[in-house]
Amino acid sequence: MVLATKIRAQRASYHHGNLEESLIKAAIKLVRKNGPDHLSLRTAASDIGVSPSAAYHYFPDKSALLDGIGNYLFADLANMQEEALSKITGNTARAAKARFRALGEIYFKWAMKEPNLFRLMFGGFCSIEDTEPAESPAYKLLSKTLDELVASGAMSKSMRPYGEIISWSSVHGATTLIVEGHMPSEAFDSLLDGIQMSLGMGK
Amino acid sequence: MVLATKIRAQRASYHHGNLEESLIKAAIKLVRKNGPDHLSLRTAASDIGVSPSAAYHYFPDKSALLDGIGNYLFADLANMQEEALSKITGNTARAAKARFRALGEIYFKWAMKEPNLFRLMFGGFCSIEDTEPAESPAYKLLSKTLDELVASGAMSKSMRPYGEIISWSSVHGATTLIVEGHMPSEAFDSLLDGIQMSLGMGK
DNA sequence: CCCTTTATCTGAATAGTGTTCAGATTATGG
DNA sequence: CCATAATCTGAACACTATTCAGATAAAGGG
Repeated sequence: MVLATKIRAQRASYHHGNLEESLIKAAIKLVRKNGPDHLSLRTAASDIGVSPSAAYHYFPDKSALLDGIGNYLFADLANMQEEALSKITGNTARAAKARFRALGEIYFKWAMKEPNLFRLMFGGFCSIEDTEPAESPAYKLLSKTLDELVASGAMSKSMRPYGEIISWSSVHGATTLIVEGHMPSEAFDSLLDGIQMSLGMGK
Repeated sequence: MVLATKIRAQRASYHHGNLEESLIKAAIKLVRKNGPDHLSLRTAASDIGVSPSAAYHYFPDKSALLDGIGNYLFADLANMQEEALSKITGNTARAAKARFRALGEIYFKWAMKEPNLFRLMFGGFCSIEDTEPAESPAYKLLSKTLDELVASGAMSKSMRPYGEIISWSSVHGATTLIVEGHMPSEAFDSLLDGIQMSLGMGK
């Protein structure tokens, strides 16, 4: 009897100790492989050596687990963008343009590298914490970058009011369309060129 | 025995007669209500009074049914757009701008009215028939509309090469972001204004 | 140090899912 | 009219989410 349980146990102690985070990470692995639909709570639990019902002490249901994953990923993407921006310093128009472009490129590359995680974030699989869209880290980074474009003279003032909406929408739109195979991937660079011209940044 | 089967039967004859289309329509109803994930083959079958296994004579698996729905919906959206365009006639710049705007508005309204069907189409739930993206009806409509904008003098020639990519990406992007709650819905009109200015159509 | 309380996890059960396949039913064409 | 082919059913298998009573271990007070 005692032996039987010991054989079955895939970890040191009866209590796991870090179940919530472990579950999210195991679930992320599964989503990466199989897509956000097809995520299985049971296999995520079994992958970390825990019974299916254990998950229900941390997440009321499967969709709450998806929410947990979503929040984790959004933070990750924002960090990536922030890091990318920090590497391009300077107040010149040239630097400001480079930052703007980097913002879009990181977004696109992230999605192309992890299409299934990207789907989870933006495909209606998770609902994100209370914060307003305009208060999200990613949005703030974009706003700041646009302000710098205007300040450095790289972008026309008249287009500034449309800055966030146009760039955010089109970068996100092109990314999703390309990820889902509705647009060729070469189109993305062309899009960034087009936006730059659109917003009065020249070429 | 005989009676028992008669009671269970929800239709006149043993053979259904129009199972493929009926299944797609029943599935569309379910997706509209519950989302593309959460579509159940079994309940779709039972809704039209047929056993689960009957579906497998028309679709090799569930994902093939989703493909069927997707193709159905893409045709529907293209028809809507075509119809909307046909109502705005004339070669003037004013008419061309109105057609351009109508194209985006239909897209957006369609998605807002049927968010779950929109998710199915663009969320990676279905793979569309062989045709290249640039060969799709919707893309052709957009190209034609952009050509008319240039021809009527409503759009600058220099921005024409970016026409499809910018307008398609940004309209699709704003729509998905709004549908998923990442952008306020008021932003859409503002986006269309912004694109018009971007592409040199003035206000 | 022990012992009770509390947090954590398990096992078993329910109800639902996609999918397969042998066989029943009916339409079709010779 | 009958044999063939198309169509659908029933039952089964291996999954899934979710619930809940009970087992296990950690934490804190005496």
